[in-house]
Amino acid sequence: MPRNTRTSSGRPSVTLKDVAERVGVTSSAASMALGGHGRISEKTRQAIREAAAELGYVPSSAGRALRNQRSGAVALIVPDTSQHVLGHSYFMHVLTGISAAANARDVQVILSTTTEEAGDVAAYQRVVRSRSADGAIVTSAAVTDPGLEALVASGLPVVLIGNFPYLPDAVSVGIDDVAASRRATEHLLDVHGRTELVHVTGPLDHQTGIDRRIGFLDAIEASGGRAHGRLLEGDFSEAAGRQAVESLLGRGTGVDGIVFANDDMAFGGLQALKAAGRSVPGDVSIVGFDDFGLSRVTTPGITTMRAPAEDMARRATERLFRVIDGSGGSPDRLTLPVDLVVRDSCGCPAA
Amino acid sequence: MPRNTRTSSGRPSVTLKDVAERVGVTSSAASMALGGHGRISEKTRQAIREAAAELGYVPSSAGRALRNQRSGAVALIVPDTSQHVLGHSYFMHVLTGISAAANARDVQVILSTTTEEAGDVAAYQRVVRSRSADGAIVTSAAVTDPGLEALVASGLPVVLIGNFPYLPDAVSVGIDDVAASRRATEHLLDVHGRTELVHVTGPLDHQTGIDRRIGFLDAIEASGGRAHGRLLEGDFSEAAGRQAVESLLGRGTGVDGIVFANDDMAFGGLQALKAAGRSVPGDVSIVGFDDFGLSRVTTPGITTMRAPAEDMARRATERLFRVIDGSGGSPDRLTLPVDLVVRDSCGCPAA
DNA sequence: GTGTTGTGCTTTATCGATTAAGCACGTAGA
DNA sequence: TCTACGTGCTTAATCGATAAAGCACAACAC
Repeated sequence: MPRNTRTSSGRPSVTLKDVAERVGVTSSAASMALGGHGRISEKTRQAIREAAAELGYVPSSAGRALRNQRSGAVALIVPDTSQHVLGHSYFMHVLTGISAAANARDVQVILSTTTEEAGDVAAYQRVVRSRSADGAIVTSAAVTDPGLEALVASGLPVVLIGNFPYLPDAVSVGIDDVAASRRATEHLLDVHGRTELVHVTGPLDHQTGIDRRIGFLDAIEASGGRAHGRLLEGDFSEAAGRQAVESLLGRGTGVDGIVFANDDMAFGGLQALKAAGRSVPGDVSIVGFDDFGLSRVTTPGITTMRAPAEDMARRATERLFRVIDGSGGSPDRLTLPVDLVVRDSCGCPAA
Repeated sequence: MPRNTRTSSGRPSVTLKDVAERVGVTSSAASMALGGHGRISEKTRQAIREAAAELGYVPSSAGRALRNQRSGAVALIVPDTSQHVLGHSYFMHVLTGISAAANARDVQVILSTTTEEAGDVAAYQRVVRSRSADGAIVTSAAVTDPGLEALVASGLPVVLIGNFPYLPDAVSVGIDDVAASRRATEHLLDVHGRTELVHVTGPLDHQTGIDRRIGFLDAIEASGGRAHGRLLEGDFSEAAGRQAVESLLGRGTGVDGIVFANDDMAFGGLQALKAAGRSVPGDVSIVGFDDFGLSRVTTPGITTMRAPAEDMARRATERLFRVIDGSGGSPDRLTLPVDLVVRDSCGCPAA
């Protein structure tokens, strides 16, 4: 009868000692047998393996973490600001990617949302100092986030999703927002002959907001005066897209193309345009950015740039493992390609 | 100079011993001071608190978990079947709710997706036996899932989201799918006078699929022969909704109302109806179920029953804490109200 | 027959936090 | 003056897994 220890909730729990006692050896022998280290006879090794299987032994994560000084977990840190809440479908893609990579290595995924109540810096630091994760993936952080720099400086292995030019030493995975945004804009210019363009930006304290704005302006400039571009500041929210369009229509100025910095705003804008009786893409061509799900299901479907969120997350996680293992060698910055997904909102014939 | 230990990745780590040495006491005294237990003079207690703050001490989760026999984490277990993948927006709502409740108690959230490779039962058991979580939330499990029963029987505190009549002893949080589905059906019958109805079911190995089907049939029966109902089996996927409608139109039978068991299928069906030139809601009224985001953004908007996923998850987590703490008292089954969200697809005038 | 090498385990120490038990030293009561 | 008790810490043990070091015993060489 193995001496089962019990947890606080009264649950019996099989430890290595139970396995060892059943075979008649010490827990050290059992550890070596299961781990494949040390000198254990094949016969004993076999017996221990069988006993472990019979008892359903799984190593205690706490015991192992304490001894090995690594937890076998990675954290996804989500700064829960008003703009980027966990509830966005973007995070599902990210989580799917992280889970896939983590499962392949039998690593746990910890979801760490930073609450507003506790200070930002403290929130990051808790994960670091409690050593509950061996590394962290951070996404959608503001460029002004002070906690992020501290996190990277803390020495905890961190991989960022997105672009962080202010943190040149950080390992990151992202896309070329400037080029992608430029391409979206050029689609309206070159394919559809639109010339009176407006860009509704993202929040300009986020690098994606900054870069997509630059890409838009680059395209306008490259047109050599053929096209005109104006800017309206948004914040990635559907409401911001709607308001931007409403203010635009209110002014009565001529607009034949709108480049939204993301799909949520594009959808908001689309609703406002329809409400005002403007035809999309008849009167106005619009493009969005992200393709996290929304742009496919609207009417008309929104032409957009597909940001490969799941793939970014998967690769970020794989890189994180390499950083944790100390087997670097890969470049600090990985940029994934972005595809133009043509739908109806730009004026292209339905696929 | 505190003797900082180092983790495997070379990161300095502040332990209780470092705090204690700075003050000139043992780590036991420091533990008692910070924990408020034992007999420590107010002066020493103050000094220890200051030292801890200065050094940025945060308890090692592994050390604490090992000693206390509880990890300070809860797991969300997601059976990653072909039908319910992590990528669905439903999980964002669930994660948001769990995070909110867990953050309020300073508890970590572990995301545990069961990979297909490892056996189902083993996947559940890993979380249980490694004791990496003090409890688990399980959602969208099939009624036939053998691992679920084993999980509940294992003694690990578990709260289920959804209905599980086969597990009467399990603590669960859910909605009344039968009543809600009946109400959705009756909306088409009573408000819009539809009489030739079809129900596209969910997967019938999931209780939601079973119950929503029953609710539909109840409504038909209660109509006293005034309405006729037919069934088509689906699987909650957009493609299933499309196929169901296509087969329906192919047969050429008269249909003036379709009750889809969820919004994804409703959207698929909506596309098929539009492609066939049928007007929604002119020719056919449709209703969906869930309101996780999709039904709001389609054209027309899909009238649906709002399943309060985030609230369910939050309450499930709070109940899980009570189960973990052993402070029961609440009923084993919590049923939350479901609201009818009227949009355009049923024929109601636009809000 | 004595030293050498190898095998197969056990003993012991460690990771960090926590708590029961123990031990000085002081104060108060008889 | 001697005992009783309270205060404020320290010592030691524990949680579970792991690995270095140690210790019998066997097989082999010279």
